[in-house]
Amino acid sequence: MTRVSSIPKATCLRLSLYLRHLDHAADQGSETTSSAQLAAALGATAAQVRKDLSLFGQFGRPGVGYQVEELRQAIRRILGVDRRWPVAVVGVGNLGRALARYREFAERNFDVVALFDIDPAKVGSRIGGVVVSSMEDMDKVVAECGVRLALLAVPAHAAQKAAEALVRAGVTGILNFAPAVVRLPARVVLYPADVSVLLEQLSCQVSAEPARPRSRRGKGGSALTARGFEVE
Amino acid sequence: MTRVSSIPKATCLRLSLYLRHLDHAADQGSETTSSAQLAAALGATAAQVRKDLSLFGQFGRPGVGYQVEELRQAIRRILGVDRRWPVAVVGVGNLGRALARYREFAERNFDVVALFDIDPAKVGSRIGGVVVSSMEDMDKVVAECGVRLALLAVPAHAAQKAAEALVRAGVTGILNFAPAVVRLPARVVLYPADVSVLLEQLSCQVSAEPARPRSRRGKGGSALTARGFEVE
DNA sequence: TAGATTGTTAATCGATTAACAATC
DNA sequence: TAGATTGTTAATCGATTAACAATC
Repeated sequence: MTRVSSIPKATCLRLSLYLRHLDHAADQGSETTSSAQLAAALGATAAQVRKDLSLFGQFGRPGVGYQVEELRQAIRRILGVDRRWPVAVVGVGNLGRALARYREFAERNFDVVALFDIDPAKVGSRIGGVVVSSMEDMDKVVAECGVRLALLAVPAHAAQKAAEALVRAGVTGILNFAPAVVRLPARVVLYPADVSVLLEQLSCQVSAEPARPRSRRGKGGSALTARGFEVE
Repeated sequence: MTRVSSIPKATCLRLSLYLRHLDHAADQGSETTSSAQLAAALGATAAQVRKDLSLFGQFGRPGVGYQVEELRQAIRRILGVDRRWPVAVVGVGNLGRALARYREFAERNFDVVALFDIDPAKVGSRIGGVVVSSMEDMDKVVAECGVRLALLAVPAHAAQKAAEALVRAGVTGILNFAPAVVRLPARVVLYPADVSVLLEQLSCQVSAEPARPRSRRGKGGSALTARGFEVE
């Protein structure tokens, strides 16, 4: 059976955060950094940083560390953000419109180039300079724009169908902002991005850990979230 | 060092998704369900569903399955969403405003009751019926409203300071929508929610720059997302 | 050289899956 | 009872951490 060689999800997330930190370091004028510094920024361990990077090659020099700019470019390449990604937004309600207009995407090489909505009253209008297309035109527009990634911002009841339409049109990666569980073929990468799901992660953790005696302090979740300054 | 047994992050996420599915099942009029059905909906295994639930008690009956409504209430209680959570939004730019107005939150028991911005021109204005407060009033407003969760939607350069202000004011859970790495004390739960970080997860998996061939190879990603690329 | 820090291997830890007795 | 499905234990799998030789 064919196996899948994919980057561990946790590593993928950390790479993004390393990149954010390297951007910051570059802004500050730092030329080199080390696994220890990167780890400290995220609350991870130095070993984990080196392990993560070692999956993709050798980027540092023993005794010296990493060149900030060099590592930045390497991680951008690994994440695939050394090139531009045309992105579609499906559903231009309140959230969809905000996503369509959100400036930061372009700075990170994601361009919202296509919008879709089922409401004929919205089709043809412009949001942030992009025309809203009908769902019927999805195949055509997605192909023309070379879209492979999409943001799904439709109501829960429309999520499954809209997601399937995206997949048929050739999209292979979807962020699902709808409060619904969507099932797609395994080849499609689908992440839940519904803010209420994320809020539930907070309430779950926050109510699960009501002020405990200090001797039993939180293990702090993964290094990605918020490991403390406090150590013992 | 002592550790706390907190709910595994992955379990927490699945619980949210089980809940979405149970909501759907309840809408459809289903009265019972099984670990196999829940698993199928998410692309997980039945064993995993039962294992997740077994962390919190016994909710099903052998040979019968789970009562949809009963399990729904149980999961709502575990996630802490059987009660209302007052939520603050910091930064009412494009994204912050959309978050402040997003309707779905209230349906899920999260009420946006406080807004903050550093811009004096925005302070005092209303968004979705909530007045924008100044950062100086944060301590007071957060205390008055009993806010423990916050959405951080400020620019990257302001994220660390704003997050620290939230923590000082008593907030213990934060979704970070800013494209910056934020470090906070371990007791605070902090999740990255920056959409560009999420998009990078997609581009990373979709372009799946596979590691140099090694003796070991990756597995297929968690059932929650989707399996990666098939190679070989 | 001496000190620093890498890349990698081995040990640990945690999470997922398979199997099955219990039981409705 | 016979069939179905749970909750749980043991086995597997993967990810994190510690340790260290290599090397700048």
